[in-house]
Amino acid sequence: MLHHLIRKLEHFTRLSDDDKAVLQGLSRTVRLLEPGADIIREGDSPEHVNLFLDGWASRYKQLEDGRRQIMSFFVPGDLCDLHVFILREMDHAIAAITPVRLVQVPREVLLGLMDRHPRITRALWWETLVNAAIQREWTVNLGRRTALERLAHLFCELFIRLRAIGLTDGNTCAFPITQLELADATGLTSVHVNRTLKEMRAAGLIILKGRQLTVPDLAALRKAALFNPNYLHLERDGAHLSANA
Amino acid sequence: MLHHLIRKLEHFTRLSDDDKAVLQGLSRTVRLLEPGADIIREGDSPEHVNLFLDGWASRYKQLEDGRRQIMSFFVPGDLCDLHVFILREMDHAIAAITPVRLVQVPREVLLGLMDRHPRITRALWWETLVNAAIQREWTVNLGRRTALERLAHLFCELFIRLRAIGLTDGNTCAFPITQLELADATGLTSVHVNRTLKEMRAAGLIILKGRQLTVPDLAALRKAALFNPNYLHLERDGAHLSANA
DNA sequence: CGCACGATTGATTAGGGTCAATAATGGTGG
DNA sequence: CCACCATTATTGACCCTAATCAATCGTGCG
Repeated sequence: MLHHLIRKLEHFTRLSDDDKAVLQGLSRTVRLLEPGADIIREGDSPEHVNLFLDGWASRYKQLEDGRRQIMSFFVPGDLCDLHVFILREMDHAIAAITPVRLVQVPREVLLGLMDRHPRITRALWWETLVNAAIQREWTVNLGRRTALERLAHLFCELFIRLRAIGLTDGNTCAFPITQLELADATGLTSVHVNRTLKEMRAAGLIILKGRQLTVPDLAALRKAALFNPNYLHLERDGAHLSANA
Repeated sequence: MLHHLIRKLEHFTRLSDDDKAVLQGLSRTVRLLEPGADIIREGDSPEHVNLFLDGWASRYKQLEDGRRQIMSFFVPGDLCDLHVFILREMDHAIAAITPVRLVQVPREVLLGLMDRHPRITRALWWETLVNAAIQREWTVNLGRRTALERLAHLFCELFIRLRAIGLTDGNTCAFPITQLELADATGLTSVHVNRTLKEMRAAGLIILKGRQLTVPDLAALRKAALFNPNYLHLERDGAHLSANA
């Protein structure tokens, strides 16, 4: 059930069978959500950590006047912040984009696990640091890249993240994001996203239709995006640390 | 020596005298840096956690073609990510803006401290979560706010962060940031920052000169920025948690 | 005193936004 | 199976915010 998370964590460190069993054991209370449903709302009290098993979701904020910014996308195997339950209330919302299946890991369960399984703990911290790095890269994306570069960068990032958990098929992956959502994630309008996608298709950078993304030439897309994958810290970063607990 | 960090953490939870003494004990190897000096560079191996005692610094990334984005500002009492040393190499750089005094907390020292002092640990996690929230808010800032709103928001955030650690004097605080740096933080050009500052001064929103910022009417500035301070999670959030270890 | 860096201003351009209409798509119920 | 409705995608015309290019002016400081 948790193979996506496990597969992702193994990009950082090797996990023992016991580690994996412990992680599997997390999937007790599975929650199902329909597209568009709020998983958690601004102002809610976070009681547990959400672990996404299936489906896509977005983390977003809405300004008083309606302007909306998507701050991150969740895909299978993703985890919202490790210790959210420390905070009194959510400063943003998370909504399902597709049907979503997730586990709500209670505070005590997570803390207990981190007490007893240092290797998992370290891998989860890696996950947390990578998420922070992704958030920083989005800052760069919004602050210093052009419309085409922003979209290309987002496609690169998501394609590589999905590939890392085995959710790509050759150079194709699911991509259930509307142009309005792309706009809200890249700081553009949906009209301009549409025009930029047209340009990208004409340049042969992407094939995007029917909720599917195909990247005919990843190197070209990376170049167009000024994409440097170092911030994803894949490639078994943990190799420099002891393999023992 | 560490009063800024301690004062900040106390916005989240009450610390015992022992807790404070332990934190004070961190300031062993103090490092001094000149303005403009790199504290850590992209590609470097992070060996410890940096704790800023004095001075301002910026976390930034530079694209191949020279475009630069500042992703965050460090002020006294700030801490770079708790577990950076888990990663193999830095995906960004940190540079001193003013003369900087910082402590490099070695990995073992930090882990040991977290083992033995759960209340401090929880406070440090709060710090980490707040930093993540700030990074997300910057995403919103760059993605969905106008030039004036972005600058106003940045001024609000920094003023409130500084006030939280006692580094404001009435409605005035130090502000050693050049217009070029403001531009790199807000995704604008320095020319446009200059024009926007002029507009803000004319509107009576700020007084900015001689590396000093005065906010004559914080409510007005907040309004102009669409600033909602909830993401800073001040106001003793930890009150809902047990005061015992 | 002069030099560098930062601030300021003007003129012009361009990337992306706004407004508005139309065309596809896809799910639903009869 | 098909008509219908609601999203989502696409396109055109026009506008505006912020970028670019290029001087000039301050000012702290060695």
